[in-house]
Order: sequence, then C-alpha cells, then structure tokens
Amino acid sequence: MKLNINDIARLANVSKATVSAVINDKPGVALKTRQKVQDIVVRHNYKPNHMARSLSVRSTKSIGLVIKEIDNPFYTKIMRGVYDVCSRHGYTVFLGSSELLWEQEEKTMEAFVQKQVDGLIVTPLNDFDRNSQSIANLIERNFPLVMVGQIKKYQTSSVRIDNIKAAKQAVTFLIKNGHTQIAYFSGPSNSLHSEERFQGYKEALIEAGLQLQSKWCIAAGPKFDDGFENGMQLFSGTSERPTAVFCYNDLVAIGLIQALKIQKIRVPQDIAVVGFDNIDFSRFANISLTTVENPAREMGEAAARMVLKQIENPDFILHDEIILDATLIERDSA
Amino acid sequence: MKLNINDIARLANVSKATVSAVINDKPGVALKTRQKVQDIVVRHNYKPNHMARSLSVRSTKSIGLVIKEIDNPFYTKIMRGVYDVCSRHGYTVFLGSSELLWEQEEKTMEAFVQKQVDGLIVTPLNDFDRNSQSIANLIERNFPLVMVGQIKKYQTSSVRIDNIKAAKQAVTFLIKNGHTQIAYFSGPSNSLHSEERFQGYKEALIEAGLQLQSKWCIAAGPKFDDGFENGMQLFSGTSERPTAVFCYNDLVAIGLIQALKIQKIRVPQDIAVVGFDNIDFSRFANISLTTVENPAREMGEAAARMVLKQIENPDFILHDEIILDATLIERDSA
DNA sequence: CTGAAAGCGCTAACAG
DNA sequence: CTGTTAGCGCTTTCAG
Repeated sequence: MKLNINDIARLANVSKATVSAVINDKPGVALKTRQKVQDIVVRHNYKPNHMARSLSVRSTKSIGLVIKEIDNPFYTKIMRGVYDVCSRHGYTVFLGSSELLWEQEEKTMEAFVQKQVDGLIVTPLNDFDRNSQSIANLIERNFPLVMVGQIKKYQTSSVRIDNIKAAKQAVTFLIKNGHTQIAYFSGPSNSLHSEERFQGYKEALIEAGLQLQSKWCIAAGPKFDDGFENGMQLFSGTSERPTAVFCYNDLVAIGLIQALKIQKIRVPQDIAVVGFDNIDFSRFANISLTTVENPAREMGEAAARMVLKQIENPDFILHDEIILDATLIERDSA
Repeated sequence: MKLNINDIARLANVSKATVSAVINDKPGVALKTRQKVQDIVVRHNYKPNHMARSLSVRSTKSIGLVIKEIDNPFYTKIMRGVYDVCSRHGYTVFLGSSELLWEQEEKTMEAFVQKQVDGLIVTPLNDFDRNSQSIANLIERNFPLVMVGQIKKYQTSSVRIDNIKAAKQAVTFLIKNGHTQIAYFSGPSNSLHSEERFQGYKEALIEAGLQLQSKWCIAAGPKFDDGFENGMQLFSGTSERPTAVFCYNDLVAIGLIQALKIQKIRVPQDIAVVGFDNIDFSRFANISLTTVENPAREMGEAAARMVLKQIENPDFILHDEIILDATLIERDSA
C-alpha cells in the first residue's frame, strides 16, 4: 500500500536517483522525464519518507522547545512565537516541558537531541547547585541552542529582558506614588527571574532611601493559588500591612487581588498591586492590572530566528544576546 | 567527535550487533561482554541515534498534535493532557496548530505524517464544504488518528463532550432564573462546537416555549475582543436588550463582561452572562463566571491514551468514542 | 553467545 | 541527462 522511492522509480521506469532529483526540484532532469515522474508521484500520492531523508542529509528540519509550564500563558506565548517562525521556515517543533523540575528539563533536552533535532530552545530552570552535563556538552559541541532567559552557570546565546531594570522601574513607580511599605511576592525558589526581580525591588528601595524589610519579602510561588493563599495569610490578621505589593508575575498578582477582594480590602485604595508579564488576562482581571509588559511572543520569535540562524550557519555560532524592552503598563491596580 | 554504533563496537572489540543488543537490553549477551560494552558506552557518553533506529524499526515513538490556537487556554489544556500521557509513555509530541485555517490543518497533518509520526491527535476544523483528502486517506490506511471533537464528514475515533446537551443545560438554567430574552454569542463560523451549542440553545428555548429571535443570535468569534466588540455594539444603543447572554466560550464571555462594565451595565443584575469551557481565568474574571466545565485536560489525556492504544494495537483499530461529562458551574455572573 | 550481512528509504557522488 | 554505487546509523536474521 505505502509506496517508496523504489516503487516510484520502477513505475516510472527510471532510477531512484532520478526520482529523488525530481521530488527535490533539483536541476538536470529532462523536462519529459520530470513530468513522467511527477505524474506517477501524484497519481500514487507518493510522499517521501522524511525521516529517511533526514538520516541521509543529517538534518531533520525540526527543533526542540522546552518550556517550564505548558499551561502558563506566559510560556504559551513564547511557544506561539517560536512556532510561528519555525513553521514559516519549514521547521517543525517538538514540544517539551520541564514543569519546573530540572531533572525533567535535562531529560527532555537529551531526548530531543537523540531524536536529532537541529536545534534547541530552552527556558531554563536555575538551581544553584545545578550542574548540567547536557548543557555543558551541547555548548562544547557547538550545538545550536538558545535560552529564553538565561542559566547562570553557562554562557549561551539568549534572548531576554532586563528583569532587574524592569522590576526597579515598577517599584520606583510605586514609591513615586507615595508608597513606602512595599512587599514583594516572589516566585519559585529556583527562578532566576524571581531573583532578578527581587534585586530590582531592592535597588529601587535603596535608591529611595527605604529599608528592605524581610517580613515583606514573601516566598509565594508562580501560580494563582500561590498569590491567593499568601494574600489571605498576609492580610488576614490586623497586624501591620504593606500598602503595596509587587508580584513576581501576573498570576500571583491576580490571585492576590482575589484574596484582597474576599477580605474587602480595596485595590488600589488600600493596597496597590503590580504584576509582571502582562498576560492577556491582566487586562480583564477583577481590577485591570498594572504590570510590566514582558514581550513573550517576541522573545519566542527572536529565539527561533536565532537558532535557525545558528543551524544554517554552523561554523559561525557565537554567543549572541538579545535584550528586549520591558515597560511598565499603568492600569487600575496601582 | 560524535560517535556512532560502529565506533563503539570497534572500541569494545565486538560487533555492532552486540552493541545494539546491549543498548536495547536484549538477552543473549554474556554478562562480561555486556559490561565491557556498557562501560565504553558511558565512558564515551554514547547516545544512539534515535532516528536511525526509527528508520529501521519503522516507529518513531512520536505523535503529532494539531490544535486550533496555541494561545487559547482551552487548547493549551488539551495540550497539557496529551503531553503528560505521551511523555509518560516515552512518546514525544510534535506541536502543530491550524490557527483556524483548515488548509493549515491539512498541511500540518501531512507534514507530521511525512515525518513518520506514529499517530495523530487533531482538534478538527469543520468547514462544511471541506473535503479532506488527507483525513480520508488516513482513515483508509487505518492510521492511528483521534479527534478531540469531531469532524462531521468523517468517522474517526474521537473524544468529546455532548455540546448540545451542555449548552441546553446552561440556557435552561438561565430560563429557570426567569430570563426569556436570551442572546447567543456564537464562535467562529466553521466551528462545529459553536453550532452544536447553538443547537442546544435553540432546544432549550423551544422546550421552554420561547421564541428563537435572530436579532439575538450574534456571530461573535472565539476571542476576548470578539466578545468585547460585540458587547459594545449590542448594548450601546438604547434599543431593546436581552437580559442574558450565553457565550460560545469564556473568552468571549469575559470580553463581553468587560464591555458591559464600561457601559455601566451590571452583571448579573442587568445582564446575566454564562460562558463555556471553564478556563482557569473564569474564576478570576471581573465577575467570576458562570460557565460550563469543559474537561479539556481530561480530553487530551483520553485522546492520547486512545492513540497510544491504537499504535500498540495496529490490527485492532476501531472507531472508538469517548464522551466526557460537561457540567454547569454556577458562579456570580448569572 | 557473537559476528557478518542485508536492509530500512533516501541522498550524493560519479560514471557513462 | 540518467543510472550505479555507496553510504546515513541502526536492527535483525542467521550462521558459526
């Protein structure tokens, strides 16, 4: 039932080299022969086995994408950007997710490499004691690899934003609005982003001559519920409260706002909150969210363009960096 | 630099057949030989070329997933379900999206088949004049293929919900709450879901003895902005209004609520709105959304289990159907 | 238990 | 312009 190149060659009375030439639009085939072959090809609906081709030409026209969380809209946007430019260039993309476990990240990357992807795009986890043999190997082998974000220990190509600067800008905005008691809801402990944003938070405070207070540095997490639960907790008692909170991302900001709403605390009058990422929903949240625009899709696109360039230019891989802008979007929540 | 099975064989002083046997954990290799080979393998960090293996065994251990929209959280959840069970079973997944264009859907499927995926999961578009050669071929060839949802023209395995019933339930709920003037914001014109939900809407009206009024059947679309814009439009004038609207999905419901808010129309007092899908954000919308739970992730998981079963059982492919439950979740918006 | 040889479906020189 | 031949890296009989 399923024909291969030999069958077509036989049916067309030519050699398989000729068939190969015509299906790949190579020159040097007489028009008549070409047409005869083409005719047979369409008549039998022959589709070349792409894998066999890949084995021969040592290129699969595919890349592996490993993100952190499949159902986090921020990563979804990155995916979108990557997918768009890859498919536009005839590359197909393998989907992978570490779900915040770096053993998983590692395993997924390895699997992709074994499947012979031509390149890899990763949103890396950062465990401080992490020692990634795989990443080290890839770098050494000059394998096309780009990070969206970065991994502290290794130097690779990357596209990202300046998280410190962006966070500082957001917190400074809060300070300018008269806030002096500002909390930070951080993300996962192994998130470099979270740490950088914390750094920006600190810098803004210091620059304004304010005290950094550990009681207002809350280890929340990356999700709604993290924001919600920590919000419930922090604002439940009658004890002292901050007047503003800067959140690791929009998800926790929205969760926090939800908790505030339940406790009848008004946003932004009683508590101002600012998020990070500008996910689509931040506009539609309970209170439209003041947040930092994190150009996820653009980062995905840039990352994809970068790997493709590296793939097409294997001798010329250097550690490129693209830093995109992240700007504050003022809405109602602060 | 990059070693292959021959290199390992030579280094270990055995034949490549032996190497193959040990890396695949096949019996019939003397313990000593096995250890010697294994040692070389780890010492040189040898990773078999999975593609070459695939060519030989004619199975890639990969499946193709083609969804409709990458950044729609509903499809993202399906993706999650598919990804989870596939990776748990050692399958990797190719990411594809039709972005609501069926030529794209077709092309993506074809591409995956040429890349020799072992199976395909598709959330199909339904154009009424659509004639899918690819799908017909796959069915005829008995190719492992499962639809999340269904395509009207072809009989395939599928997992889905009873959209008609679910919609009817939602609209009946509205009617029980005293509404008689109920609008429907439909989805994309080529969405079977949208049409089935419309069907359910009609049935609920009829059963309650209410008139179906064409002025309240609004062709909105699948996105926020579609809900928003159509909401702005429908409720801008002082002309007659419905008192409730049933929306194709949560996205348009949330968009609509946003429009209502801007126009100072209260939800649910002035207008009740119910969505469909129960995306994560529906809880956190401006007004928490009354909606229909659409078990996306579970559908993804079921679909994945189904293809895997078909793949593992090629002689035994039948057109299976799984219909999952979709139940109304009552929250604040209606 | 181990190795030689054929083959998976395709591409790439190289002759003719 | 076309066909022959030799791989790509692995698996799989089948002898020995």
